[in-house]
Amino acid sequence: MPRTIGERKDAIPALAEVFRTHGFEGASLSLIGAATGLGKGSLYNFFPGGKEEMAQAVLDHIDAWFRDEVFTPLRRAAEPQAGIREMFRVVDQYFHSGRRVCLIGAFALADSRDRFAACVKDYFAEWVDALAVVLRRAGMGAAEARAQSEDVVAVIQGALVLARAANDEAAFGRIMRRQERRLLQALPRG
Amino acid sequence: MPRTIGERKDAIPALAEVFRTHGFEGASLSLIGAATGLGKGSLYNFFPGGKEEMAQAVLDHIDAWFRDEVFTPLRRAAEPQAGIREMFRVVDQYFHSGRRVCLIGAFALADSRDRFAACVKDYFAEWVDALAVVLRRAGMGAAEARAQSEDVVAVIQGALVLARAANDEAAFGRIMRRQERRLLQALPRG
DNA sequence: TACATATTGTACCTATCGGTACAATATGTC
DNA sequence: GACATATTGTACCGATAGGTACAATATGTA
Repeated sequence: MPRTIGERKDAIPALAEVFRTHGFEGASLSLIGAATGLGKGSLYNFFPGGKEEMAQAVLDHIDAWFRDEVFTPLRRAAEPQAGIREMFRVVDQYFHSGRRVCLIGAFALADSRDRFAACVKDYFAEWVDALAVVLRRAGMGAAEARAQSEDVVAVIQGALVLARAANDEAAFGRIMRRQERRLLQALPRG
Repeated sequence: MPRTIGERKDAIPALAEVFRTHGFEGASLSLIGAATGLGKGSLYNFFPGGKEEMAQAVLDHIDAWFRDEVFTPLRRAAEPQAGIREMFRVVDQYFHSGRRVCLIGAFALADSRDRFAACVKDYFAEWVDALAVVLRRAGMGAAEARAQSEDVVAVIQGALVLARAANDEAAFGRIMRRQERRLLQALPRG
């Protein structure tokens, strides 16, 4: 019998960091090897599909994380206000307050989007949808909820761009806090 | 005497398109050659610094274009409201209503940011600054003007991410229109 | 211990990368 | 036409890309 420990998943955080830092094209196998501490033998043992499978595994991992930690809690929040606040808190933490970039956002802008189109699309669609659900539950109309959700998800991605462009992590926090306040004030019974 | 016609600048639109589509790393010299119709001889004649100089030329060109067509008109707008409206119109046009990506935003997220840090940083700083100027001239307080400007520039970048992620150009227009309305309504004497 | 399977390092493959050298040619100016 | 300069295509360079082959080794089970 083979070992039951899947070492494969242990490599994913390091892989994520490499792709985040260098993009899909820029993440060479030597960089990947250095970051993970794994040689080609191991890498192609865990990911027979090569670089593409590695990136896909990272995207799946991110998707799952956001589903569990952001989208689902948002949809199920007992109290909409608290749910929204929690979303901003968790997201700020995930992105290291703007020091970390959104890999899926970066992929969306690069030509890697075509390669991973489904993942990239679903990620944002799910986010907008989950946020809209909680807004509706707070009494907001369907159209307004979708609009607000779209705006918020967009501005979070934009804040990451700006923070990284200016090399000013504080910008991310500022924008996030303003959006949180704005969104809470837009609630019907806020 | 040499020719006075600078063919160099004629190559810039095609170069911009290649970098926009494939990123800095992904834009290989063969892709660049195909897109511009120029061989290596010509490319290295016009851009002795190679790929890096090509990308820098593109960034400079974009910087200059936005300065002339967006930032300066914004600062000098006779009527703040009209100036803001014009900004949204020109920006929507520039980004082909969301079908085109912001090269500087894409560079900001990739590791090409480090290479072109100054350009990337100045572009967004200038944009935020120019917008803040017109908001102040409309009677808005300094802090509020900066905050609003930062939010708007961020949301535009985010809208590009979302539009491209969802492969839904319409999303860009929706977000832009909402932001325009929101910003105009935030004006003191709006 | 014996065996099957998983894991790993190393050597190697072809293709392409960014870039250089340079001769051939075009484009002026006088 | 003569001459200087600009422009271009082609051949070539070493380095590295992603990927494969496979023998050596570790690991787990019976």
